Amino acid sequence: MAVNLATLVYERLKQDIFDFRMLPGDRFTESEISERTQASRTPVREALYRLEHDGYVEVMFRSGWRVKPFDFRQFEELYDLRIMLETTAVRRLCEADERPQLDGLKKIWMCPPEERATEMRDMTERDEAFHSALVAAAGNREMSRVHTEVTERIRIIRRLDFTKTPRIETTYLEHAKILRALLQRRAEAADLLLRAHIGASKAEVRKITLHMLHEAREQATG
Amino acid sequence: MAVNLATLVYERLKQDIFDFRMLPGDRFTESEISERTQASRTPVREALYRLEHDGYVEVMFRSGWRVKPFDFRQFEELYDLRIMLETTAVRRLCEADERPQLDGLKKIWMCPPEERATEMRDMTERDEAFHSALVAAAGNREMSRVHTEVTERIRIIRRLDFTKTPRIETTYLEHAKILRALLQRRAEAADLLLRAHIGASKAEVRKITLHMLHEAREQATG
DNA sequence: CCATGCCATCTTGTATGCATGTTGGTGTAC
DNA sequence: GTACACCAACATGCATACAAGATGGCATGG
Repeated sequence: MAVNLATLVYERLKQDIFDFRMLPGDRFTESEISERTQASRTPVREALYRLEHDGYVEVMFRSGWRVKPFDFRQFEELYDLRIMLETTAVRRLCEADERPQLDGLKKIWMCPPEERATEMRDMTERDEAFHSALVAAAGNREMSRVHTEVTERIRIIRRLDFTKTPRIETTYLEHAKILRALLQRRAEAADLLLRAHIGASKAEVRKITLHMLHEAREQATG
Repeated sequence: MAVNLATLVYERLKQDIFDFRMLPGDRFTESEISERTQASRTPVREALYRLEHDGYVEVMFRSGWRVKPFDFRQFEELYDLRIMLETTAVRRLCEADERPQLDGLKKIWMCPPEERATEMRDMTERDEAFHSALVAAAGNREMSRVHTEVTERIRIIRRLDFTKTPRIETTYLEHAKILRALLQRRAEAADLLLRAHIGASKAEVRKITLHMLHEAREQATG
């Protein structure tokens, strides 16, 4: 993408939301953002409209903006959509003739324990990359595009999850299992494993409370 | 949505693209649109950025805009995505306990022949409504949202299809078949019927050539 | 005649001023 | 003390002026 202010502001604000510097429910104005980012209102507005389209913020007519409050039903629906996209991709991969993309995944997820990531930050990134790679390997760019959007939208709540439960070990095991099923073209097994794997994350989301949100804020601002 | 200029311009431009008043590949500038719509560049730009995000137009850095040329591979991928969304919805509907939304569809698509739509314009609308209703009935709003976007994106090419082949009769028959399978909870049958039904449209798209595009332009401008 | 470099013009990107509606606080009537 | 009306401050939506870079035509040199 071209380097323009609007995009920079967009990225920065999105990151602010992900890092809980801007908390769901927080109200703010275009002028505030304009001051913070040292940009005029025009690119700020463009960035905000993009964020609005993505579902992160909403504008209140002549009355300011606010970060969209968490909608737990929506997160459930996003998880369902993700499951649909990824299981479809995996089923297709099991039937595909050539699957060169799987080699890279094998190297990362079926590696000896000493090469594993240990930091939570690396882990979340690698985890997202794994799931994105599955969908991308299926070859439908539109599905990939939607999957990317869904993943981004879910990211904020997954971080609350991962800060609580140490899922590094299990994630490695489950990803390896899924890959094995994939390599052996056991479509039904891969589908079920993936479904269970994502379902576990989905279940975690149900436990997240507003209390955890406040804790996250303390960490971010303190 | 609130009544603001940007949205009006957005809707108008999208309709212009659907009606081939703006043809894929056509180049244009913000000032032109601004003059045509009697709005200033600010709301015009907002509308254009939305259309860009939707995939209808693209901006060339300091060098104007253009309507995105047809990408037939993309249409194929969008059709695949649609098939995935709708078959998933139908399978869920077959397993659902209560399905009150199906009554409305029955009334429209399993009606006596004299109540059928005869105009192509009505037909395309009803057809889209049928497929949207299937997805909506499954209850996942995110899937519905994506499905709506995909349907809109495909609409332009479907119109080229429908102008050529009189599918009114077959559409009624196939929709009725799908509904019957759905009502009798025959998931596998409903899936296959739906897949074949959408697949037929997808196959039509392959036949569309740039020649047909020019014919459509003649009709629109002449 | 052809190639190349320069410049006027045009385009988008950004900043800012104006229009119009919202809001919250204050003063007044009861 | 409470309720209500009014108003100043402030919000977004829109228009417009300015900045910086792309482009196409024309002049010039070969």
